[in-house]
Amino acid sequence: MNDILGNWKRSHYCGQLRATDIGQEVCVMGWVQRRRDHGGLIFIDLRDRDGIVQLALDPDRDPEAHAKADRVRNEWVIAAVGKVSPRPEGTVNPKMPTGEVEIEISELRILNQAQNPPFMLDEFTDVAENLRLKYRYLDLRRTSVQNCLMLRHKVTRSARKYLDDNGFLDIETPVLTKSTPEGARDYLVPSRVNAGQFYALPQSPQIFKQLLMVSGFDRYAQIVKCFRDEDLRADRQPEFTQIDCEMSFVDRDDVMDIMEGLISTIFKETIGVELKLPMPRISYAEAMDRFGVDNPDLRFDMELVDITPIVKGCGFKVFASVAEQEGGLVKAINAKGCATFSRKELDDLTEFVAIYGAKGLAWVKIQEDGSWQSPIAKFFTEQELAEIGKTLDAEPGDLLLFGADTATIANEALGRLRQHLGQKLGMVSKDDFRFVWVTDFPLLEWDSEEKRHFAVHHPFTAPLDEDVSHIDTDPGKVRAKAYDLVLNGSEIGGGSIRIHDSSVQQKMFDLLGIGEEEARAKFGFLLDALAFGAPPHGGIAFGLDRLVMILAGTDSIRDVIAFPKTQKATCLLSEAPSEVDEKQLRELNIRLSARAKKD
RNA sequence: GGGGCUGUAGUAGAGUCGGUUACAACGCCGGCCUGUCACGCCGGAGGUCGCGGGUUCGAGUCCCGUCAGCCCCGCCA
Repeated sequence: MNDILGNWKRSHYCGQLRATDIGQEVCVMGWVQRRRDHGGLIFIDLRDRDGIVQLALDPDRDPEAHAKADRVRNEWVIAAVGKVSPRPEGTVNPKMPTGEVEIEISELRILNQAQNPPFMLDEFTDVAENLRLKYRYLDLRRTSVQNCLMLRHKVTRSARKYLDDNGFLDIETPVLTKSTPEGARDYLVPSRVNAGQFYALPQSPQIFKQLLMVSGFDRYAQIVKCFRDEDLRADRQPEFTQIDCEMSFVDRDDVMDIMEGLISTIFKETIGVELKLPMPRISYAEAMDRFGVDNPDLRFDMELVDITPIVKGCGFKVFASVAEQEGGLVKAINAKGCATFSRKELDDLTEFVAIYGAKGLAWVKIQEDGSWQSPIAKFFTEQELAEIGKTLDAEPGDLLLFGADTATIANEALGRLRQHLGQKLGMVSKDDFRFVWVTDFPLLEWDSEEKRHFAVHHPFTAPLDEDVSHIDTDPGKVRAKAYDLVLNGSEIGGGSIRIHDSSVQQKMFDLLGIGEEEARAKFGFLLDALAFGAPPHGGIAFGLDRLVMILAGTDSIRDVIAFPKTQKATCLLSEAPSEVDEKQLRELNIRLSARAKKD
């Protein structure tokens, strides 16, 4: 039988109690973390969200409470009243914040019993993630997991305050909305009232926040769920949260300035880190040139070096032919002090770059006497060797790694290799926060399979003023008023100045191969709105989950989401998704294909 | 759609070259213990070796398939 809570009121959270509370009568409630039975004396570590405090139950003080403590097991829910007391000489536990005190219990109530949990709820056992997710409500009792979600709360609180202080209005946008082409795959919701028609869950509130600017709200911000039906990754969930912002009468620098303020406020208020502003800004072209990727990790150097001009016409066919090819690129990085890498390690690196399409990875070990140990050294003249070495700042003990391919593959392979080596060589610290704005992205990219342009950012992104003139003659060269904020190699936010002229927007749809009729059908309401006096405007959206991941120092987005989904987009706790009743389907006018039924 | 890693008591692991009854730890249950704090000591229970098939005299171990979880490529305006 359980006791009732009765008129007991909690006076303190467990983790609050300190030596300064000694002498107070307190009432605490929580879960039994651990029970230590000494035959006479019983100790209970009581846990709530704030921490752990030790309860001491002496049979001489209250036999009834002691008898109850004898029955208690791990994870039972209890309430206790008693006096905060100093621990006897020599029994203070310096590992616990509450370790100077204990509560001498005078009365104990067992509020609920608990089955033995399927895994230990301490910080010492590494439990398989599928089990943790199935019993997520138990997993979430663990201090380390609770801390992540409390940090997330602090981040959103801090963001809301900053945005409010800076005039942003929090306005909700629809969750049941319209499917739009381009972008990610939509999650669809059937409409019962309109047979055969579907809503889509928003990939982002993009169009609605632009409409709010047309309405004159001037500044909008929302912490909002977004949905994308794409495959999952360590940092990607099908439903995720954005800090979504939009501002009127601004250009790029205005948005970046005020958003740097947001990020630095969050860092200061959540983990006490003071960021240096303004954050560095580099162009997309520079990012690709120096780092091979548009999300460079600036915590270490090892930049990519272009040696295409040097190897043009050299004796090594692989390099020479790429160098002479239109769009070919030969680049290299210098892994300082890595000449000690084994054959196996070099093979692993070769395998690594193959993932990104590289056909091989040439390497050179610089020996102590300055000579080159390399399968390819013999193809180069002394002068070429010297020039390559000088360009790469090669010194004895260094390992030079080369990629030769199309610009896309060479950059990506070496860029990823650079980030891989930075990790492998321990050149990155989780306490080091290096931000960079990447700007001047291309507006469009050419899809050779579908033979049309796609918007690199999204179809509402404005071109750079100075590039507008060649939008018709050379659309691939047009740069966008877009910007990504990159932190430690992770894209944590991105945005742009939008097109606010309906004729420019119409032209953009033309470029994307979206005909006038289709544009009207899909985006007519936006085009109409832009024609009714839309102000210049732009904005940004931050990935809240990714931001919290970095602040928490974790590598999995699931650690910062209370109820995350598995890589197959299922919820092991609720067992969603699941089949539904035939009746529900009938109401929605949906019939399953034979294949879906069989599965 | 593709590549890779993992799967053995409740948990996390060991299990050699294919060979007798699958190990020890933590947890759990019982007993003892009045200053522990991941308490200690004694005893006990607990196994579909993910699942299915194959090779073999014999499979946790080798092979094939499959399922689940994870990491990655594609995908993610």
